[in-house]
Amino acid sequence: MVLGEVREIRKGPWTEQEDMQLVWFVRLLGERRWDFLAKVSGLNRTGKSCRLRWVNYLHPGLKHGRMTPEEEQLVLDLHEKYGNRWAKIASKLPGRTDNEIKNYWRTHMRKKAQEEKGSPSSPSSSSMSLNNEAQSESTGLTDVGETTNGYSNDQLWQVEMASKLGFEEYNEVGCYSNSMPINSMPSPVWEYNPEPLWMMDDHVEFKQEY
DNA sequence: AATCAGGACAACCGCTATGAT
DNA sequence: CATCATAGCGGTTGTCCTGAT
Repeated sequence: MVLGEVREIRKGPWTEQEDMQLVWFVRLLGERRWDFLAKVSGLNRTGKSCRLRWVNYLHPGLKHGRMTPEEEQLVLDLHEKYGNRWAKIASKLPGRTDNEIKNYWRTHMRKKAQEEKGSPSSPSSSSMSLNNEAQSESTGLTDVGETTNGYSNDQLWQVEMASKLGFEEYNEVGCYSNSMPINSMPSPVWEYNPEPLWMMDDHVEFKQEY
């Protein structure tokens, strides 16, 4: 990257290459200072975009694929309890993101609304008005903890990601081993920092702001 | 086989909360 | 205490995929 070069911020879908870069740099720098990470990684993305990609797609331990009936029920129950506080709801569903739940709810409720069209319409200014769809009295929130069925997709995905990213290992708690093929990485950061970057912590700062 | 509609998902935008200086 | 930067959240939009016609 040439200093002074105008870098236009990329938007839209992420490429595999970008994903690999992002995952690697998040492992190095941690899940914070996204603007900084976006800069040093060489990704022409905003920090915000990087964070979103990580949180919603690349984060280890995320489940991918359809929700299980248990999860669906839990979302209904939790929405009744918390309303549109998707982050709160997501915190009760390990491996699911607020975005995912939000999307699910949206389509789910739209379908419900269509099915029940004709019933007295409630105020439509907010999706909260759809609350009356979830008429189930609190069914006793089961502690999802580790629901064990239906995760094979996720595991497959994790293996796929690990192989995509060139990691040799992917352990059960979602930690990649430090075997990223860094020589293949296009980012300039490698030239700057021959030191083991994964040792860096909050209080360690890059001096190389470019 | 072509097309259309709806569903599912990914990503962006704007706003707010929080922490650092 | 005020200001600024960053992170996080919720709403919305865009795109791709799949099943129905």
